[in-house]
Amino acid sequence: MVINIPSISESEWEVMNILWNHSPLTANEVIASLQESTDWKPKTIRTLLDRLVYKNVVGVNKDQKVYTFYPLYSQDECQRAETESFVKRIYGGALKSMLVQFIQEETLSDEDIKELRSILDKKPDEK
Amino acid sequence: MVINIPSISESEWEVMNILWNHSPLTANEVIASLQESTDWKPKTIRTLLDRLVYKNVVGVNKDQKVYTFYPLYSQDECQRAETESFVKRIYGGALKSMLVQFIQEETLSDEDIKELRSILDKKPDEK
DNA sequence: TTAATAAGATTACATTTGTAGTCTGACTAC
DNA sequence: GTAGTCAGACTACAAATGTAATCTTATTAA
Repeated sequence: MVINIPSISESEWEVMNILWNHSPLTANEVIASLQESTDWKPKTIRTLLDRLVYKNVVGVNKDQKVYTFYPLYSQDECQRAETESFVKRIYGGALKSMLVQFIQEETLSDEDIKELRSILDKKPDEK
Repeated sequence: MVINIPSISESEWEVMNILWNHSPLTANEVIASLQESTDWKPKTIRTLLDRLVYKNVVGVNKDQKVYTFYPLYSQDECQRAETESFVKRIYGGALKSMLVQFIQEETLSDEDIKELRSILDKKPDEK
């Protein structure tokens, strides 16, 4: 079954990344964490959190006085969903085109390449 | 130098894909082409075209009575730019994570894998 | 006990995007 | 020459997003 994950905006992804890294967290913890990488005001981050809750992408623990927040989907799920729609839009669905383009870039270290090759080598027999 | 390409929205990408496929095209040609894959009204498509022109992503030929439109950036440039920001947001910049995740998917054929491997094999020496 | 504080709830407002519709002026078929 | 048509210009309007500020209420420090 294909889960339908609500759409997560660019800024909201930053918040999700924090929560996937560690959760549950209070709003203040999320704010503290994001203040290292962004210059968003606390209220802004709080709004993003609230919207994620409203969208049912993040859950809230209201047991304690100060709420804590946690993701309702795994990072992996969300990455896959997002990447699928991305690849469709940008590469006409041809995942391979994208891989080819990016393997040819400078971005990968020799280590990375070694690892990728070993993954590829294992691949065809798995069917 | 890193070119800064204006941001292209999801619907606008559909239009760009048409123009990269073949250009220059009149608005009506773009409309005809998109009407096969979408159910957008002609005026909607025209608006998208106009916005792309406004954003300086598409150029216009006003020599003839009926304008023709053409991309101002190559598909490759745009794909790279978009993918870079995408990978940063979704995979924290770790292109490799994404590659690993998708190489492990079912989505690739044996042929694809063979091709990817041959690209990887050529890679490390190029430095 | 009273005033400051802090968390959560509510409200705000501009920009971008999706999705068109109306207005205008030139050309075209009678 | 007059009415319809069509391209382009301009206008519209709701939802999503970015980016917060204000209001309310409970707790805390003096």
